[in-house]
Amino acid sequence: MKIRTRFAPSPTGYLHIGGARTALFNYLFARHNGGRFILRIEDTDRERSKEEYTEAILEDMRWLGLEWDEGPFYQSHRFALYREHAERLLNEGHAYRCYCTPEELEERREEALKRGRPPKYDGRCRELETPPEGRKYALRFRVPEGRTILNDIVRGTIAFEHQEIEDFVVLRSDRTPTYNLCVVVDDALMEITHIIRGDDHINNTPKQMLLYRALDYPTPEFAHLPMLLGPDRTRLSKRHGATAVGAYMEMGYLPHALVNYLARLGWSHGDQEIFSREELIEKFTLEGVGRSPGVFNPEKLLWLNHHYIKSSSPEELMEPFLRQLDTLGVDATGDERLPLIMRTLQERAKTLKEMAESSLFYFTEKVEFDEKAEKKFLTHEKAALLEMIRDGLKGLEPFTAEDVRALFEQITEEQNIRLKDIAQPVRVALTGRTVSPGIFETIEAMGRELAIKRLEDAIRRIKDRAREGITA
RNA sequence: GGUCCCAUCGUCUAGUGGUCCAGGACGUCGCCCUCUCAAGGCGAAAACACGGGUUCGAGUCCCGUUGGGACCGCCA
Repeated sequence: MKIRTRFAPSPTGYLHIGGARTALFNYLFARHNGGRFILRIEDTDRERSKEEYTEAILEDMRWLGLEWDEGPFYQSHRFALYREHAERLLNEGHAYRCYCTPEELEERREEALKRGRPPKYDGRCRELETPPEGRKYALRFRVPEGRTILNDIVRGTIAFEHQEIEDFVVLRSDRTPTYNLCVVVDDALMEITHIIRGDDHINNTPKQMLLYRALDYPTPEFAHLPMLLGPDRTRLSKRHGATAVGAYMEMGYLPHALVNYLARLGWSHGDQEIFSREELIEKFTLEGVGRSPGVFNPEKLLWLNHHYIKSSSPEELMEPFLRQLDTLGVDATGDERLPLIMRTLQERAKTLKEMAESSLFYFTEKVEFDEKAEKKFLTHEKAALLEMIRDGLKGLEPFTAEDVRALFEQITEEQNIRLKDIAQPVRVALTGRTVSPGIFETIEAMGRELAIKRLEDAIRRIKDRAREGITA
């Protein structure tokens, strides 16, 4: 049988890290087995569902490269289907009409909680002989006696006593279906073979299994993934900081870094840390999924991001890098120096945002001098050295980092000075700061024209200051 | 409170009864390299929650304790 998995987010918020991991595991499992990955939007909560969230979720899925084979299907378009199934349950005796109002139920629930009793529906409408006139009713599933055994692929065997399960609502009094019904009907009709989801759904599973049975559909396999936790070991949520996938895109993360990180959170393949997409597909199995919840660790994600930035080609990073520059107000499109510039920054930037920020000196008209740096390194006695470099660069041909190095070495030798005596002043002259990529590669990437202009500017500043010093 | 789940370094994890005085990775610290910052190299500190069993032998199996988490809706 062909394997079919699905990811079924509800559009009541943006795609978050936990959801993305669930989607990824479904995707990988389907791809690994040559199956199909289906996307379904669970938007039956009309109050909270928003179209903008749906759009954002789809965009984030695409960004992560989690291509789905079918869908997106929208539950809000399938209400008739769910009602039909609810009717069937009613007609076949698996469901009954419940005339209790939400207010009454809420009251009883609070009462039960206050007394320390389980806040379970008491089943009072189960065998109603004389239903009240003119009152709205909901449809509740009649949970039979016995127990349900779940053979979870990652958890193993879990038994649920039916006594613990209340007669849950399948169709609300406004005729809208509830989650448990929708999920089962859709998963059954879409012929989902493996339900891979967060283990916050474990307690729903027996209800759903009961529904499959009552509806006479084959029960799929279940695999419940351990939760993702925040640093305080509670379920990962917004209050733990950035958890939306889109936020990571904006912060300059590479989609594959996130994919690689998420894959290793709750799944492992021996000691391997770095996986290409192809490797993930090839190696992913549910047997490799762990059982214990995992703490989301931004530091390790950052490391992976850095790893992929370092090992990518400038061409691969070009588009997202330009986007980051754009948000900083720089349009560098078409700048031929870009590949060289990027190469100087790749091993120094953990995110593309950081990379864009530290690349600004390449693109601005004038350098912004760090006051301390200028005072310390652009001193009067360095002016002559800067002039030598400037002159040397003028005729340097070809103009590669290696040629620049040769020029510097020649000068340090002639002047009997160390490289550091000249590299720092030049660095400050060119970038305004004491920290930058290697000075030779920086000069090459910057280009002859800009480099010379900046050296001259620095020399002028030194001389201007000296003159002021004399007159003052 | 009830039900269910989980338990190896700070974090992610390897480990499927002996090869584990527990391995890798992130992070941390130290050293080296060095034109700054990185990167890189080398090294260090750092864990089997506890208690009982089972077994010749337990991180690995069983039970309990403790601790953590999730769920208990006419939300999904």
